[in-house]
Amino acid sequence: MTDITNDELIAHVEQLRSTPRERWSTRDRILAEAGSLIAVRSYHGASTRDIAAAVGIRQPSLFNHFASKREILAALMRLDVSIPTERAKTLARTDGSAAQRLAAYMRWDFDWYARMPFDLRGLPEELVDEPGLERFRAELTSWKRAIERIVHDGVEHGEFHPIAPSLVVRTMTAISWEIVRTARVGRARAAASALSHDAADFVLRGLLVDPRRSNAVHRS
Amino acid sequence: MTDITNDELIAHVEQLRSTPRERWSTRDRILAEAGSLIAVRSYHGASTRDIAAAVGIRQPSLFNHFASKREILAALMRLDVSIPTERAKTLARTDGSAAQRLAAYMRWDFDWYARMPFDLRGLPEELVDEPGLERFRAELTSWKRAIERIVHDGVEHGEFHPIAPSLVVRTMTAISWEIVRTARVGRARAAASALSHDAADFVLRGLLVDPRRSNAVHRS
DNA sequence: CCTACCGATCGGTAGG
DNA sequence: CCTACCGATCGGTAGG
Repeated sequence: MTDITNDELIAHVEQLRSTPRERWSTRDRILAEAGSLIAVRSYHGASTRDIAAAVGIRQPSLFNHFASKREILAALMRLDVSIPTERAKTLARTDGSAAQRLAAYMRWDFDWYARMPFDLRGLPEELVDEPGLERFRAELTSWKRAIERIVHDGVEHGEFHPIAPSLVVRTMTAISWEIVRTARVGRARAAASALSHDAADFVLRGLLVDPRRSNAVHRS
Repeated sequence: MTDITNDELIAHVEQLRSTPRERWSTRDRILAEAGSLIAVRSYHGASTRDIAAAVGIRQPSLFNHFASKREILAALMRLDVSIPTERAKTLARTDGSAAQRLAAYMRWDFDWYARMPFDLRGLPEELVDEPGLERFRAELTSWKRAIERIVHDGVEHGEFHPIAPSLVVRTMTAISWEIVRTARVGRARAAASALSHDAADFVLRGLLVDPRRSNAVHRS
């Protein structure tokens, strides 16, 4: 499961969406409960006993599915960091205006989180200091750089108002978390989709010098 | 120090800004180091031994200044939650258009964080589950509601584009964290101020139906 | 997947 | 503000 490709992982997550929770593998149920607990209590605040209890097994049984607690975090990081990074890098190389590229990325990103079966809020905050997660730290840097480059291009070409690119990155992350939260309250999958669309428009209007282009960009 | 008023607390923080760090009281140095450590490692990830070591004292000495680790968190929460909440509530009652009220609050909020001598990133995330911090949880709810009400008013009067108010709240929080981060890299106090201004414009442009009003609103 | 258990580290206290 | 130390909880292992 660690040497699975990103595409295979995406396919697996896609499959989980259409599978009733009771039929998920223990491994996936561990990931789901760990994600929810880490989202509210943070990585260090969610003990392996908490996670095991939520799954309905004893704490040492976790280690039959993951070599360590950190490996649970790493499996969630692949979904939250590795896959979006691969996507952002591909998109940064694409043709098109900055607004078009940013709109395309936001469409993908917000949809990814609206449909995500695991609660991935706040995860990147957890790896700032944690040893053994260097790979994800590096990927997160690449992800930020890819988005910042798009914003920077837009500002340089006079397409966007002057703004610190890091601020747009931070805003997009915040929106993703809000989408995850909305998607998890009740069965609000539809609400999360509507939110995704409004949020992308909000960001583009905030950036574009000529806001009348916003709709055209969004539909392209 | 626990029964100090918000205004006295603001005055104390203002004074710290113009005092060299070596001359801060031990209590304030504990708050500063605890804030930085909690910001990167989270509350549960920052041990009392870590905090004491950063201050340069032994772990049990912390308890001469704070009754418990949670009291350290509570002192930081007053700055991050209680004071902004009081401000937001006052502002929500003010006359003026939604854009004017939101602009006024953002101006105050972003400036508060740009000048804050402690690192307050991510703090509210810590109190979701923590017992004994109910007061701050309630205040945070009031804060969100006050901002959401302003956004809701703007949408209802056709001044703002339709958008989920919770999304604007989340965006503002993200911007505050980015401002705190910027203010702490090097001596980038000036950069943080410039960022504050650009960020407020960015949010207002994203909201306003008639974006040409943005400049006028911001200066009012 | 379980019971039994390990050494390390946690927040906090006693007493000076 | 220190040394010495406490019970509780942590992540993880052994062995079935």
